[in-house]
Amino acid sequence: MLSADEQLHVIKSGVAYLVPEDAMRAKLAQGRPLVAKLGVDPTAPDLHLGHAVPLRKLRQFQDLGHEVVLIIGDFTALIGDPSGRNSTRPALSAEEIEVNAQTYIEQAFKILDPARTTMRRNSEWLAGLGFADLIRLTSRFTVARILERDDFQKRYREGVGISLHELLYPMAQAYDSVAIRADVELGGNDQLFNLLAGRELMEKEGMEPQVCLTLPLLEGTDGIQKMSKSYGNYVGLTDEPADMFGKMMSIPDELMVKYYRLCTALPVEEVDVLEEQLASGGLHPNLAKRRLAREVVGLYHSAEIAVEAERAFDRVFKERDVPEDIPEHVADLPGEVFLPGLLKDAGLVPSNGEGRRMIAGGGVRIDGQQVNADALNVPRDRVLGAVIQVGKRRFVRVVARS
RNA sequence: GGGGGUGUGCCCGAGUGGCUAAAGGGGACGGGCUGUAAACCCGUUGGCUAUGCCUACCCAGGUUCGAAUCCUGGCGCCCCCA
Repeated sequence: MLSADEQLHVIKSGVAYLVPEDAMRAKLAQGRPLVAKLGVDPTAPDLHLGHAVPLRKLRQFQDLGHEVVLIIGDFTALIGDPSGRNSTRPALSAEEIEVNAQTYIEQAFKILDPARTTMRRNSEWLAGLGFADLIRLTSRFTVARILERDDFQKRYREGVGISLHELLYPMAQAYDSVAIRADVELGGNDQLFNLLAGRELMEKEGMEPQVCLTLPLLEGTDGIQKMSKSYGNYVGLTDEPADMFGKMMSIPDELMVKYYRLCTALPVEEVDVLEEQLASGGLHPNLAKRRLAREVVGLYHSAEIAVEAERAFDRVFKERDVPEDIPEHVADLPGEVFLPGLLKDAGLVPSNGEGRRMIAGGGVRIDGQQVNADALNVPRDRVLGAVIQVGKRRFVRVVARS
């Protein structure tokens, strides 16, 4: 086992906050496997790179010889984590939660070591609490303290509704830490308040309080909003290699180093070198981004597939060629084909109107040739067997129904 | 329990009887430029084979030649007083 300081060095890399750091060192110095906790909200069925950030950090803990407890918040899902939200979330049904939890676990094990991971559901201890227990729990917190949390404060100030049960979320999460005697709890930066609540509660319960470790929120491919499915700026862990590669290539340059640090398995020293080379101009950003894309695809698929993905990417975007695998669209073709309708039927656009707009805007190509803005009807020969392209990445080959 | 406010397109937000498929912004999408990056410029952004038709401003009725705009009832949300 590495020394406490050596471990601390690894643990600290890439984190936003580690509070208190001294306590972390002291725990590591005890020389025992620590319990690292991560609470997960079974609301998002599909994981993306943002979710993977704390999981990667947990993996580091495991590699250092520590244990991980993943807590599926099946009970707290009745509340829905209000962190960073500006409105109440709808509660999920038990079935939805179960399905989501299952999906989560499968995907999490792409990153975590199952041998050192324990799965728990917080209904195990929360569901059995009675009203009296709840009263006792809530008595540990004050209204002022709870309202200190940024998002509550903001909503309160702005007159956006806060349902009473939402205030219970941090308390429930804190109780989870007590239940499993966590040594350290991880979370996104927006979780700091909740993590600290856990620390405080443990202390009040006479336990050795957990250390709180937060990781920066990962911006999505747009480079602005945090990565999230609802913003459509996410890179899914189960994305197809080509998609994943393409999405990785579209992140802003400024985020590359952050992604290298938080989303790849590259050793810290290597990332440091990359960062330096990028800053000095010694490394072309495009090359660095390609490598990043390969690393990420390699992690969730394989190194060979990553290379293929890169080749396919170059084919379409560098050589402006059509991809090798193009879905076929089987259609009945009259002599004159109404192009917007064909685009719609082929699933390239959601409506005829959108198809018209795309044509008008010069976004439609037939066999690589841009369609004239007024060419709504085209002869059958023009499209039969042709590759129709909308925008840069939507392709279809038209085949006649025989 | 009482009083007041508010509900518009993916989001924010203007509009307070006709000229409104609804200003402006954001986002998204397309084009240009490029390293499919960012920035920037241009365009589009309800549906319909379409000089027109249909559906839309929380919901249901009503007034009117005509309603997102006025009236009635309902629903949601917010604030203040108690």
